[in-house]
This record gives sequence, C-alpha cells and structure tokens, in this order.
Amino acid sequence: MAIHATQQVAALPEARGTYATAHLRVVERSKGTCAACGSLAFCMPAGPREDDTWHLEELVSQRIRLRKGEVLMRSGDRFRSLYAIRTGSCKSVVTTPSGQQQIAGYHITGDILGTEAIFANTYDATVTALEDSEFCVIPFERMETLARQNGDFQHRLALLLSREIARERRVMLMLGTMRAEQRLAAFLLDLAERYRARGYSSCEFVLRMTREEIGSHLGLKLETVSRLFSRFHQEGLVLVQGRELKLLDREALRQLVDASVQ
Amino acid sequence: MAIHATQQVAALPEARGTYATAHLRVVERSKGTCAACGSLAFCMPAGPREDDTWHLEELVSQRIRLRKGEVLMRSGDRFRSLYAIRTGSCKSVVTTPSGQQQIAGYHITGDILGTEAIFANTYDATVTALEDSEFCVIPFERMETLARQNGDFQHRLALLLSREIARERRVMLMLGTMRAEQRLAAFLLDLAERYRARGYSSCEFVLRMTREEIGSHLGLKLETVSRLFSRFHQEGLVLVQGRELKLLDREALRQLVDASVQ
DNA sequence: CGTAAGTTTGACTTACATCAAGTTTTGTGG
DNA sequence: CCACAAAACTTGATGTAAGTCAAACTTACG
Repeated sequence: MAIHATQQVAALPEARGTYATAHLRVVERSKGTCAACGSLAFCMPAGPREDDTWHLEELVSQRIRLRKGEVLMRSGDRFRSLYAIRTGSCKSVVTTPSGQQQIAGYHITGDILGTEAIFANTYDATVTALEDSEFCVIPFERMETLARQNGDFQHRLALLLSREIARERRVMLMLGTMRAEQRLAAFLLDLAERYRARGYSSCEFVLRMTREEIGSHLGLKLETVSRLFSRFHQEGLVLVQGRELKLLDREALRQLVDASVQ
Repeated sequence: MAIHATQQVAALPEARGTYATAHLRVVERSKGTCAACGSLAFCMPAGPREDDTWHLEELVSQRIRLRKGEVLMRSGDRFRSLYAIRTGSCKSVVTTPSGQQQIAGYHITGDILGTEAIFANTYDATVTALEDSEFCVIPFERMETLARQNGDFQHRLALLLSREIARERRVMLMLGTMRAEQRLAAFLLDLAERYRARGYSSCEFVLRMTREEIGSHLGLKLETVSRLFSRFHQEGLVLVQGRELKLLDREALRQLVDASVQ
C-alpha cells in the first residue's frame, strides 16, 4: 500500500525569492495525470478505489505552478476551488482583527487547501509557496456534482473534511497544553510522519520555513525556536544544519512530547 | 431570519451532580420535531430550505436525555452518528498521549458533535453534559444516503463540516497568538455571539463550566481565569457573580481582543 | 562580492504558573 | 430546614518559562 514516488525535488526553475504579486502568477496546464501522482492517496483519503466509474483528473480543471514566495490564494478571495499540492510546500497565514499574523498551517505534497472556505464562501488564509510548487485546482462545484453521482466519492469528500477537523484539533491540543520544547518536538515528529506516509524519507528533510515562521506556527518566538534547535542538537536528538534536519533519536523526542508537564 | 426560540431553560428533573457511568445513560424517545426546534438553523447551516423533499427529523434516529455530568460519547468509541444539541450544553475533552486533558470545546444548543470522527471512525473526545441536556442522534449512514439523493442536503453537509474547520482555526489562532486577557475576552465575545445567533440573550448568560474548565479550554490555569474575571469586573467590562455573567462593555472587550500584543 | 535576510546567543524582563491560605458556594443527609 | 463536607473560587506571595532587546555571526542572492 506504500507509495513509491520518486523523491524528485522540484525540477523547476530557480526561485527568485521575491514576493510576487497576484498578476505575476505563473499559470499553465501541465500534463501529468492523477494516477501518476504519488500524492493521490493523500489528496483523496481512504486508499485506491475499487470501482472505476470516476477519475480524479476529471476534477482537476488546471494545474498551477508557483515560484517560491508567490501566492496561491488570499484571505478573503472568493471560494471556488480546493487546491491539492502536487509538488512542493506552502504556508497558510491567517490574520487576527488586530493585524497580527499566524502561520495556521505548513502544507506539503498531497495536502488539500481551502476546506475552511466552503462555509464562508471566502478563503480565510493567504497561502504562499515556500519553494517552487505545483498545485491542482479542483473546482468545488465539480466535486459536488461527482459526489451526487457517486456514493464512494461522496464518502471520500466527507473523510477529507473530517480529517482536516481532526488534524486541527490536534494542533489546538498542542497549542493549549504543551510547553515550547514539546511543541517543537511534536511538530518535527508530525512532519516526519507526514513525509513517511507519502513515501519520503522520514528522518531527513529540509524545513522550508524560517525560524520565525515555525515559531509563529507553534505560538513561539523565533529566538525560542532557535534555542530549542540548538538544545536538541546538543542533546543529540536531532542534527540541525540551518534548515536541513535529521532526526537522530525519535524515541527521545516522543518521550519529550508525552512527558506530562506535571 | 432571526429565530425566536422561547428561552426555556431545561425543564428537566434536577441534576444529581454525580458523574454517571455509561450504563446509567437515560435514553428515551422524545416527541418534538425539528421544525419546532429553535436550533434547526444551526444544526443544519444555510437557513431554511426551498425544497420540501426531505425532512431533518427523518434523520434523527432517537433523542437522548442526559443529566449533568453524564457522558454522551467517549474518546475511542466507534463512530456511527453525529449528535446535535437540542437543549443544554456540554464539554468535549481530549486527552494527550501523556494523559493530560484539555477542553477542546464548549458546546451549546444547536451545535453538532462528532464531525472529527468521520475520518478515523472513532470519536476523539469524551463529551459530558454540563447541565441536563437533550441530544438528537443522527446516524451518519442516513446522512450519506440522503446526501446521495439530494444535492441541497449534500451541500449542507459540506457546509457543516467546513464550518467546523473554520471554527477550529479561529480557536487555533486564539491559542497561538493571544495573551491571557485577550483569550478570555475573545471567549466571552464568541459565546455571546453564539447565544445571540440562537436568539438568546447575548449580554447575560450562565457559564456552565468551572474556572478550571474555562482555563483548560483557553490554555490557562484556573487562578489566571479567576484573576481575569475579577479584573474585568473591577474595570467595569463585565459583571461576574459566580457563574452568572453580564457583559457591560463589549466595545472595550473587543478592543482588548483587537489590541496588538506589540 | 556586498547587502539583506535569517540565525544564534547572551542578558534581562515579564506574563503566567505554582504554591498556599482563606472564603464562598453547592449538594447531601440528618 | 439546617449542618456539614466537598468542591469551587478568590487572592496574595513567589517562581520560572518564554518573551524582549541587543549584538554578532552566517547564509542566500542579485
């Protein structure tokens, strides 16, 4: 059942690192089918289908390629489609009434974006590519049409939304109960697990976020994140080299997370 | 479009205050229809329907009455149904691997429970009644069957799940970025808004949770919650009398929430 | 190769937690 | 109804994890 995607890291033109405005969005149709896409199982939960009556790629109206720093959607944009990450990664940023920003999510290959917008009919986060990335655009209207015709697909849609609810609840739990070191450890383990589930190396990966962004995601300041990385490194839990990361002692990390705050 | 439910506070037998075990669950069919239920619009989002081809009460397999302290579902229970709160309120408690508990939600009339379980097929929170309450049991299989037959209902189901995602994201934002006083102010304003939307008084209500439970929900300790209530009281923002609460200066509360942490 | 962005580390501050009484409220049983 | 115990709440004194401020160092990019 494991997926053996070739771990090809974005054979796309070099990032410019400049923050692009919307009109610079690079939009183009690209060839690949869903069957060939390693992230299939994640953008549609519950594994491969038995029936053959529908095909995921019929749902994908287009694919969008973004360079690092370019924006996929903005908070407040009218909702029309969900987006699946085909390759690459991105962050979603939400803004409080007071103008404060928080990284609500760090998304990688196979994640689905935009589910929060079905209800309000507008996206509530601004999603920015953290490296050159490719996204599948899935018009929600098409999904609903297909769901009406096909019970299996309808169920998968519900699974997808429910999975998101469960995931956010775990983040809530983390923010509400854990101390700084536990948060970082939990974040790293979760990330490793997500990479593992997608067939990538689960003990060695590149963080695509800055210390500040990681901090924002975990409710911490960048200095705290930096100090924690240093400490984990000293203690032999991880090997940190800038944004390159190698998990050395997952068991210890897990114990850290599980340790009661007494 | 406002709903004018008679604000009848649970004409049920007096609570005993003892924590009941599962086998004591008071389960009985009760008469009321969905049309007569003020919380209709909340358990099914997007207002009244145009068509008349389906009826919500067909979905409700039974109604469950619980006394204060009794348990509706336990974390790990097999998922079969969503639950709508007809009257009363409850808390959902999640447990970390380390055994720490957090109040993941404080739910009132019209809220829907169990959406996180569709994916994992087990509930991940233990839901306990905070006062004598009544719940509608909605077998999820029935919902999927109806959704297959009826596009309007299918859309409402998606709305319902999406609304939950958006709501949790707001809580995440709160836990990740706000300071203690802002969290409490945001909690009170959110609660007031939910009461208002359901046709209840939005400036005067009874908290059904202890200081400790409120603290757990907001990622704070009970002493901090208590001190904050005292301070808000002194500053004339609210009137606190044990668990009875009256919002006096919502504008000030709102400014508190919106104030940047600089 | 130089500038800007990102990171590390140290010294100091602070918001909230913890510990500890004492008070009030709630619920039960006489 | 009152009495009593347990639970819930308040308030003060003190501790500490993480934030803030600041400076030096490293890496990325044009």
